[in-house]
Amino acid sequence: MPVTDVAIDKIKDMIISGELAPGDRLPKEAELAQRLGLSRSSLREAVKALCLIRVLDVRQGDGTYVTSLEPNLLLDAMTFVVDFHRDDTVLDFLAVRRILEPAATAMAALHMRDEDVAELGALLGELEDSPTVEALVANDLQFHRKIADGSGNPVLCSLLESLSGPTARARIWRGLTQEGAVARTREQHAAIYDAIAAREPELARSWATVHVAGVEQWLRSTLVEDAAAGDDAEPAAS
Amino acid sequence: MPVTDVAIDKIKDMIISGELAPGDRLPKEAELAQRLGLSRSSLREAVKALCLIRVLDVRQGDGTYVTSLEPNLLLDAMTFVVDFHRDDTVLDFLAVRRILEPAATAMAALHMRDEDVAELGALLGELEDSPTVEALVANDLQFHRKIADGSGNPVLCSLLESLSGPTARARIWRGLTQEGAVARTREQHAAIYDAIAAREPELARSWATVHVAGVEQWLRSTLVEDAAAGDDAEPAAS
DNA sequence: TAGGGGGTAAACATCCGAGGTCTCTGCAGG
DNA sequence: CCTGCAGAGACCTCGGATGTTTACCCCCTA
Repeated sequence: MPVTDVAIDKIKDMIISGELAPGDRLPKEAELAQRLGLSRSSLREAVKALCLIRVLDVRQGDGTYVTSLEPNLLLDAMTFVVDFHRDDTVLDFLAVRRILEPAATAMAALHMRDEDVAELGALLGELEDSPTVEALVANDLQFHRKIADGSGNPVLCSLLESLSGPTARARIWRGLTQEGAVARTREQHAAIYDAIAAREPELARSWATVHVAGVEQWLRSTLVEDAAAGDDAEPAAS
Repeated sequence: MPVTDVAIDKIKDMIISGELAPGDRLPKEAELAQRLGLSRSSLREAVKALCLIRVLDVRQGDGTYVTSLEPNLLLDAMTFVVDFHRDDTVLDFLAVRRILEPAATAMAALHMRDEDVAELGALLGELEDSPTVEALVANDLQFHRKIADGSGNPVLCSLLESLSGPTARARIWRGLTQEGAVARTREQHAAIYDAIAAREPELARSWATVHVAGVEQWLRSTLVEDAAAGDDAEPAAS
């Protein structure tokens, strides 16, 4: 195994064993390199890799630190990974989201704080009548993020965020700028909000299922019909 | 932004844009470095980082290649991330698994091929009467992996595998080597298998829920009771 | 005494070039 | 046709030199 990979494992072990706690600062490059028995160049490769997945955080002129290692931070790195997937696997991701989103919505109906529910309701009215794609994506993203956050499970929240990140969502929205889709999405968002506000987990779950399944169905038909047809579909999105 | 990070984005874009397809070979280090306008050292850091998340695959003496980019490969990298989490967040991961596993089991009851169902059944009998922890983990892992695989959704399959990777599972199993836990797990595994073999998705879903909830409940009580008590718990595991 | 500015030192960022090791490939021999 | 042996190409590792950024302390000023 290359020395760099060994270094990655060593640093990983130092963190898992507790020798390095979240927020701790690593020894300086030269020192750590000598301690791990490799050159600074190789060590830097290891650090850079751990940096990409948000385990380490290097600050020039200061030092290298262990991040908080919170689930949201580490799972955020997954967004980077999801970006690589093309349309052919989007359906698989969406299918997983169809499993998680209803569960999260039901949990939110039970656990969400009243003030957060109020903020969720406020989001519904913030969208203009003829919003841009960017505004749509932003509002849609925030709506679902708030619900996921309301589930009280940070892992679930981060996972949902990664699965339907901005990239994937934008791709979908670009496909349905028709007025019908926007209107239907608004209705469904409102219904989900009502169910959460009424503290009805099962109703909330069902609306969420309907909501995601709508996108899934539309996306499926679009992909099947390929490039040509399918321009008259008007499903709700995301 | 550091030149290395720029390089990471550039390579990422080259892949997403289709300039580099899965399986393609990258230009050699020196050439690519010149093309991206940086030194070989910095480029190597970028490549190493993309390597850690399984986007690139470097083979010494040969060259650097784009991986297949299949979901299972990319999500596998998440296992690395999950390893960093300690007991305090294990429950959150398990809660997500309790959402996904029943869904996957139900899907498996519908879609799994007969021959795979047969192999699943064979797994039940492969465990000795007093298995080692290693054997338990291996068998348990394989059982659930086969079910997840039977769901027909590679994303769901990889996600489940990452969420309850070998590390986490071993940690749990080490806590309950009692005969009672082993026996109960066997019964539940058998019940899940029967439901799948009978092509009863809802029954399979319920058994899976019971199964995972059992671990969750045991783990929760163990964590609450902290170090001392809790040695007489005998739940089914994983 | 409190606040601001400058300077120093520490740490990371980047680059370069040399030598080592591994793998693939083509060719010769059995 | 199979096997073994170089040779070339590509990545691996190292060490040092130089640039940039940041944190921190000291001094000056109000």
